[in-house]
Amino acid sequence: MSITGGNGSGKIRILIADDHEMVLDVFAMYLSSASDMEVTTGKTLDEALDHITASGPFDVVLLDLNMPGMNGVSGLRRAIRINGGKPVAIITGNPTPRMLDEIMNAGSSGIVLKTTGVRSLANAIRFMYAGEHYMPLELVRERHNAGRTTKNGRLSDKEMMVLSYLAEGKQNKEIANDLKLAEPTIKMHVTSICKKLSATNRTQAVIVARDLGLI
Amino acid sequence: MSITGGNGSGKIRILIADDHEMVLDVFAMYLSSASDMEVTTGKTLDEALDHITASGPFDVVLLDLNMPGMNGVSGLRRAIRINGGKPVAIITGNPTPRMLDEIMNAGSSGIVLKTTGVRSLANAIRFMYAGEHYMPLELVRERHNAGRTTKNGRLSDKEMMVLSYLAEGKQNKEIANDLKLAEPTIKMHVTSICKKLSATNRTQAVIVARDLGLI
DNA sequence: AATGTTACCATACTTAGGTATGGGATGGCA
DNA sequence: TGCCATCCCATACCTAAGTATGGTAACATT
Repeated sequence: MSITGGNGSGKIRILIADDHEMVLDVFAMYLSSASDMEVTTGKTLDEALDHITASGPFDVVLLDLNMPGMNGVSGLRRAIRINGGKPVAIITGNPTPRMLDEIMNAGSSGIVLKTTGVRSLANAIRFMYAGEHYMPLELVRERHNAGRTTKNGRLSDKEMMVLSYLAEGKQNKEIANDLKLAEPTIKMHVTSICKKLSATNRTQAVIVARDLGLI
Repeated sequence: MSITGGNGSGKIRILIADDHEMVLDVFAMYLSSASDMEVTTGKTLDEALDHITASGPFDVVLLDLNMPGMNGVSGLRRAIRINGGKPVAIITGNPTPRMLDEIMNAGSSGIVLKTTGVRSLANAIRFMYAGEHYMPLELVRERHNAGRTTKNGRLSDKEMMVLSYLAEGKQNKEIANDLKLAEPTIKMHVTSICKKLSATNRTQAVIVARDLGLI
């Protein structure tokens, strides 16, 4: 992708979709005042996709992760497919470590935090427009450390991995398939997770983990 | 409280705290352009409280529900106590029915949704400044239905009861003892709950229920 | 009085979850 | 080098969870 590439008008065409109308208002107000950007907005994934099919791929697409129609990363994949190779990024508040992985693995061009001010947002957009992958520093740092320490010891990488599956209600067999491990191994991890979280079963483990902010 | 009451400058003094800096930017940009408002912002509850103690109660205080330091409504109560009778409201994305009750019972002056545009926000603020309680229509409607309705039917009283036990990670036998019912009956309820919540097992049911705000 | 809904209990069965134990491989570190 | 933690796999066993089916009773609606 060319850094200077663009459309006829010379402006970067940006598409933003979020069900928080307030956030859309930020973009409409701030980014449009940046003379080199032209912003289109939507409130659902379908609205966003309609915009793309109607007027062609945008130079940068920003999608809220929790917006109607997204269904996690599956909506992201749809958008990436439709936007013809141009960057699609996610905008969200507090992504879980696992969501981060999924988002980046799905081929997203980056992640923008709502805890970030609008000023750095414009920079992030230009960065992704140039073909780079953008991720806030605090996420990179947090990503590996995370909370994960409990009074009964800290959770290992694999345990965190398994925990994130538990948090989706997956069963051992599914987890084993996904992680290419044997089911007994998963059971072992689950048992270990429960011990460390002082939970008596997987359901309690998920509850505790959510309350602790581990996931 | 006087409708026209204010401070010396004649402007409505507004304090807004949210860890999403983007949201703060909206206020800073939009509301300050409304000539009768003067906006102060913060990123945590403590910052907000510091502002209040430093410069006295604000005419309207808006607090994000999920911001660091809030701990649900307990942070709200603290703010209300400190702000000396002047209105304190909550700003949030998707509040659960239970949260709504707690918020209003805690003495909040209202709830502002992030799904609302900034324009109606200014009106909401003036409304609360006049001593009224503000709540978006869509919330009032939802509230009466008491959540509990899903696309596959609504949960019965017993099912809600059982669900609340599931949400604590209790097992069928415990629930049966507590509710003085037979274990098979509990199993049946669990199965029914899972169907209505489109979950495949109890753990998923809990997750879905939490996300839907049923518990 | 018939119908529908909800709640309740039971038996039987299959699958999933959790525990206990043991062993092998890796890699960091004292 | 030996020690320790982590990760991985396996077998066996028992309990919990979930499904299927069928039946009784209370109660409100029609």
